[in-house]
Amino acid sequence: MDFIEELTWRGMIHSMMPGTAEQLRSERTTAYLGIDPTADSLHIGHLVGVMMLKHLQRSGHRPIALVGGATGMIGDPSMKSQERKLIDEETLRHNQEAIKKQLSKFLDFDSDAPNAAILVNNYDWMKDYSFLNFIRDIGKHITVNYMMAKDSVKKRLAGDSQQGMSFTEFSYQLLQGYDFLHLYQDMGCKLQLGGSDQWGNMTTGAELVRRTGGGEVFALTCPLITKADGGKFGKTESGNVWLDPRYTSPYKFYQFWLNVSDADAEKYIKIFTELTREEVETLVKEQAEDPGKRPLQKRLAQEITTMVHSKEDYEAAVEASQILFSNNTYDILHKIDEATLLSVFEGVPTFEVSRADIENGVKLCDLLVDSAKVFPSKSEMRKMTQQGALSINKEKVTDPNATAAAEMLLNGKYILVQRGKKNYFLLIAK
RNA sequence: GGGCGAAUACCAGAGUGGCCAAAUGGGGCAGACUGUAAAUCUGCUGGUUUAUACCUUCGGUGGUUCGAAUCCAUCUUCGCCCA
Repeated sequence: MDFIEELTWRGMIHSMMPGTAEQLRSERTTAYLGIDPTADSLHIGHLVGVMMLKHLQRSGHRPIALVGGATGMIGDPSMKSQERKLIDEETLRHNQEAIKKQLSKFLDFDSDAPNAAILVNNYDWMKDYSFLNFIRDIGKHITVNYMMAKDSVKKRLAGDSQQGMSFTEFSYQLLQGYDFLHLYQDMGCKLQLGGSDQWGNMTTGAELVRRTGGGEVFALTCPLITKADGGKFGKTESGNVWLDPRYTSPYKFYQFWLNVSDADAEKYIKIFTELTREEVETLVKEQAEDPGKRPLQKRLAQEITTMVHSKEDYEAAVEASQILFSNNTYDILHKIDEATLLSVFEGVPTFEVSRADIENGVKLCDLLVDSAKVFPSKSEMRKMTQQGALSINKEKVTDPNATAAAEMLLNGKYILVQRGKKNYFLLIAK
């Protein structure tokens, strides 16, 4: 199965320029995908693009991951982002290295294969490019009329937009377009991959290549990932879902995928895993027969947690989930030994609290707001508690004036606090 | 540089002297039901030791008034139009 067929059945193609499929069939093609180095970790929103690169490499083509050190400083107007912070070069390099490390779980950077992946940073070729040279060499090839016709620009210029657009933002597409030209000339890159929101920028690049040297290059976009209920994909209460375990623990990461809605599960498993078409179809059938078992979500969570973290992390997450969400958790908690308890709660937010406070019967509202940040404020804590959202060691507490007691300590030092159904906190008495 | 307009809680957006912690919608959180799903229903969504109460908030500052998100002055920021 070639690259295009693969992406097609997975639902990962939104649009492509005419001739793209022919190009990929005719020779080993080099293709690139841009990534903003705004943090030193990727989040799952980046994953679709990364999977595209992975499929690309698997089908024998050469992937380039382009870290947008230069473009990331400006901000793409099509993301209607606020102003960007300028990141200094040291941070940029640090982020670049961290991102490469994460990418290497998906892509082969190091082998001698002719299609080994490459990581580049457009800061390297943009930083010494003077403004004068840029507008002379690049700017003259693209008309303002052409640039204005882009959706991302039109939207911002339309009358109902209360936000103007700076020249900097306007120039963004030219910068990104130049990346394509540069990679084409330097590395023979003939294809750009990206999200469908990048279409305008990508065609500008292709246009630039055509007008400067007459070369023909292509673009292929994937659909933006959505949720069936219209919510934003990849966000949780605590923000983005990161690949870096320091920002999102493997347990939380696993839980995120396990909690995907039925309506989205099939779509996601095709995009974010490498399961074959037959495997996916089998799972879909199982899901239809007994939706309560959630075979799709479980497999999705398994595959992706294992790929991003490790088999051990996945197994630990499953074990923790089973203990936390089983019906007899209360009994388990009181029997469990310390080592198991700690391993289960790896990845669950932990707070140290004073043992003396607990033995003296400190009020829970003080304990859970001041000593441990389970609730943002005492009012909040009171409201939640009255609504039945608070559990201590899996036992519901509904009295906002309740106090702590030494009997609450599991193994003499731990307290399991639960806010709502899915948010767990571990208190350690010191 | 000139003219016009705008700034309200997470977002959008009403409010144009007291009944305003501020309508409504969205989002978010929680509860019930379930399958750690969806849909639905319910509650909450500035803070406070638990409140028909008090405190802080409507771009900043100063003023008018018994009383200001609301009126006045000034500053800041943004948008639109003209040069």
